[in-house]
Amino acid sequence: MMNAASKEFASLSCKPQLFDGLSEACLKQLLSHSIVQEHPSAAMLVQQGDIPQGIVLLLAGALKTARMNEDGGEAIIRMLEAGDTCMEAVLFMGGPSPVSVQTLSKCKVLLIPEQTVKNTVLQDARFSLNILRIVSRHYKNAMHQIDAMHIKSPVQRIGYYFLTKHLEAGHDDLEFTLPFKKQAIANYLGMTPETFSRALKQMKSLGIRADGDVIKMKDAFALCHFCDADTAAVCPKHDDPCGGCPLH
Amino acid sequence: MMNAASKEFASLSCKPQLFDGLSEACLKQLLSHSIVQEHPSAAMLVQQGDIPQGIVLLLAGALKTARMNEDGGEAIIRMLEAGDTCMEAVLFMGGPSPVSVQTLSKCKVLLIPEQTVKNTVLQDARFSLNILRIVSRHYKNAMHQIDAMHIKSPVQRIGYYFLTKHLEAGHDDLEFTLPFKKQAIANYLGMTPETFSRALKQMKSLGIRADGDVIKMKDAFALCHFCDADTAAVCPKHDDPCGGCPLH
DNA sequence: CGGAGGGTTGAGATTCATCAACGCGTGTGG
DNA sequence: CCACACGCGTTGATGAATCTCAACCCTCCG
Repeated sequence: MMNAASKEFASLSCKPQLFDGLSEACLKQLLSHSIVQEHPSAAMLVQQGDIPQGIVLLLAGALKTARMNEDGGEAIIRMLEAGDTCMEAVLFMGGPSPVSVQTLSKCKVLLIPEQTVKNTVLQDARFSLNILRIVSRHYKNAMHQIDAMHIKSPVQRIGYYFLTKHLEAGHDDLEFTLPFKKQAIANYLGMTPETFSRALKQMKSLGIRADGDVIKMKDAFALCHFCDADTAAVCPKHDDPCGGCPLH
Repeated sequence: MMNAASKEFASLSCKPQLFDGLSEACLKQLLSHSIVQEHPSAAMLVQQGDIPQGIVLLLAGALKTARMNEDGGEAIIRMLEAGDTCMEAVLFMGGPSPVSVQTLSKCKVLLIPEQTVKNTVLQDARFSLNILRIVSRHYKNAMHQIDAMHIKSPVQRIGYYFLTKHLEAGHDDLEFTLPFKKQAIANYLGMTPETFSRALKQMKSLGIRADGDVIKMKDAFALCHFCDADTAAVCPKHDDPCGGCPLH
């Protein structure tokens, strides 16, 4: 006997890190309390200042978490694709949510209620560890964002973003598709769409061409310019002397 | 029978959140495996790219975590005072450390080795929860930094920083002392020392005067200009109509 | 006394955001 | 089927804001 949440989960292609290594019983427990929701594009799932309801697991579509101020400015903190989660950290901050969550397209999400999460954390060390790892990864990402805005030029920021996408996609492919609208990526990287566009042109001379939404690289080392010490560690070409890489 | 770590801990004035609500046994277990270290000013405890050794609990002094690039630029991610911890998140990221840790003054620290932490996390749900809360708080802070650099002016960034210090200090005091050198704070806020200095002058017109290292406010609402929705929730004056606060 | 480091101030250069216009593809309603 | 509006991305001109460089003052300390 499966409920809606279990069914949705079974049909999900990628395994969310949130559920890594969980026992059947634990997984069933989580899913049985969860709710599947569908949302149109540009829907607000959470408003900055709201009391968080639970963890949001994105089943399909794209969404962003962002902070906004009174006069309409917004800073995108994260952009999620299917399989990603958000609001885990917020649950453990206490207090209202410091971010809004908004869909970037039609979305299907799984909502795991706060109480279920908090109960499970206390019972299941593995679940607890998964959340800890996820939050840590988010934090690491945030550190990269901070440092990028301090000490990197727009070109470098985009380059580093491309590098991570390239590594995610599987490093052997010489092209990949931007998972979000350029606008959103630009904001995420702390610049205007105009600056983003102009920076892309500059990158042609580095062997990186943008053709609409697909980014094409001249060779596998084109992005090595943008590597840094802790990213190099996860790079499969790590040990090779990678052409332009300043680390070699 | 107490080891050095236990003794140090006993003499510590503030209770680190890391140890909140732990059983005697658990605490003893942690401390018995930990090491007390002393470091001079400007010492590198961890280099970006190093394999993390364990959690660092600052017993006395000040230190920073930062990311640096090849050409000497650095972005300060956090600045710690006595009782703060760092490297918890890094342990659970996997891979080398994305940040360096460097002392800002003579420091005494407690190092809790990686293995001890990881073992304890699996055994003690409360310890696990403490770490999760700490990392979540760091993450929240990081989100504030990101959004500040996107959409806030230098004056606003400093104002928000002062506001948090003011709330930490106890909101009833109309002055407080900067816990770090202005240089460091400036970098932490993503600006140069010059810009920091100039911004301070602008703030005089808002009733905020800087006299060396001490910041003096004309009235208790001077900093309300810089409040935002999720900070207001922890503000003790939250319910009052606070003069200049744009939220009221 | 002299040097070093931190902080402030000023002038100039650079960079990025802003504003405005345009091209293009898409969807929609007449 | 066409006209039109709309969203997205691009390009250009302009201006403001911040960084950079340089000089200076101050305190602290040998």
